[in-house]
Amino acid sequence: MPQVPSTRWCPTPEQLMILEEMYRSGVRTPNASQIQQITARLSYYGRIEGKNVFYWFQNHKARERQKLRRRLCSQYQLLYSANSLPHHQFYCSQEAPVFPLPLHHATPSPFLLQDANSVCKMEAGDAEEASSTSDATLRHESMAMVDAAWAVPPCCRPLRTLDLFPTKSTGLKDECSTTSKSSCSSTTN
Amino acid sequence: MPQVPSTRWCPTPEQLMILEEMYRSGVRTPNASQIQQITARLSYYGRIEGKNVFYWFQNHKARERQKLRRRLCSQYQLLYSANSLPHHQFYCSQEAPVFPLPLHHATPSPFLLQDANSVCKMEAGDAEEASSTSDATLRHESMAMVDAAWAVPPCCRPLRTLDLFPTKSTGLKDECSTTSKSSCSSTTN
DNA sequence: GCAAATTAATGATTTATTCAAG
DNA sequence: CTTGAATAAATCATTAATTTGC
Repeated sequence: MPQVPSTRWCPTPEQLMILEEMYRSGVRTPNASQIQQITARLSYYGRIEGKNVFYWFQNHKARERQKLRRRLCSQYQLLYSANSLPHHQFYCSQEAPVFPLPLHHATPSPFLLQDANSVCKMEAGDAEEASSTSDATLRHESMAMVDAAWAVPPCCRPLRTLDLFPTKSTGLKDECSTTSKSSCSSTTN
Repeated sequence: MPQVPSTRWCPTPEQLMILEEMYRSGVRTPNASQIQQITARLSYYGRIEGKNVFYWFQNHKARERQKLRRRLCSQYQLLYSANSLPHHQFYCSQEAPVFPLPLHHATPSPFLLQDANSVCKMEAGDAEEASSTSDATLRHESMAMVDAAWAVPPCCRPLRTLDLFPTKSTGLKDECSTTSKSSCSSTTN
């Protein structure tokens, strides 16, 4: 009957359980080898691919954050409607921001770590998102998995570095008043 | 000297030229096989990997759009400051939107198309972003390249479907008033 | 009880934003 | 300052829950 076996991955209860357990124990953005492992382990309980694991963590993280935001938002709204304070400040354009942190991308990227040093900052604890702010040192641990997939036979010539070209269309750089970013003033009320 | 041969890709002039030419002739989000081809071709002029091509198109597309937006934005601002009309409408929270179109993701995803039908909608013309709105039919042409990279030996057992678990923490569904999306009301002025 | 219709949940893609190398 | 690289946010689309009329 299932001639169309569904276009998308349907996690089994065990898979879900394990994933959630991992999330609870701190896994957020597993790198390639971690994903490989997880996938291997989960594949015992049903068909699954690395991308499913990757997407699951992405989505789960995002949606947990979203829940938090919503909660905060409603809290703030209550609070401010009670106090009748001007609540223009903490923008709730969609929801409230969960962590006003610098937001360094300190977690290993979702990509393939070919032969890096593999810092392996998994199982770093159970802290929620707003925990780090420190160790912005160990970055770069990862190379895009695009690598693996896009890899092309190295028929690469010795880097000719030819004559110069107008390779950069430096015609129109800044349109508005390019101070830093977001030049178009928005909060004008 | 170059013991650290630079952590990131440095496009040679020829590579850039070719990429820009491709962009001009309509390529926006090449799929895996296209990227493979492009990479192969460009690798003649220097070391390059698929992910570089992938990222280049992503960034170039985004930044062209950004330029456009900025241009529009400043235009509007001039226009409206001249007319002194209330310009709350066309939100310029960051910049101005370039195309208020339905924005279906009608382009092939950046991922690996393993053995799909390969519609190959490259070289679709020279239209800028705002061209489609139609052919929302040919989707799904692509499978995440994550696939290729994350692939794990299929040791997958026959889907046991075990006993039941509380796999879903259905404790808190809606936080605010979940009408559809974006529950936290924002435009309250 | 059961399927069609509706809604909610969530897997998969695309776009926006951010970081930092050069 | 430009731009390659990476991540987060927004969005799309499909599956599962749920409701509703019979």
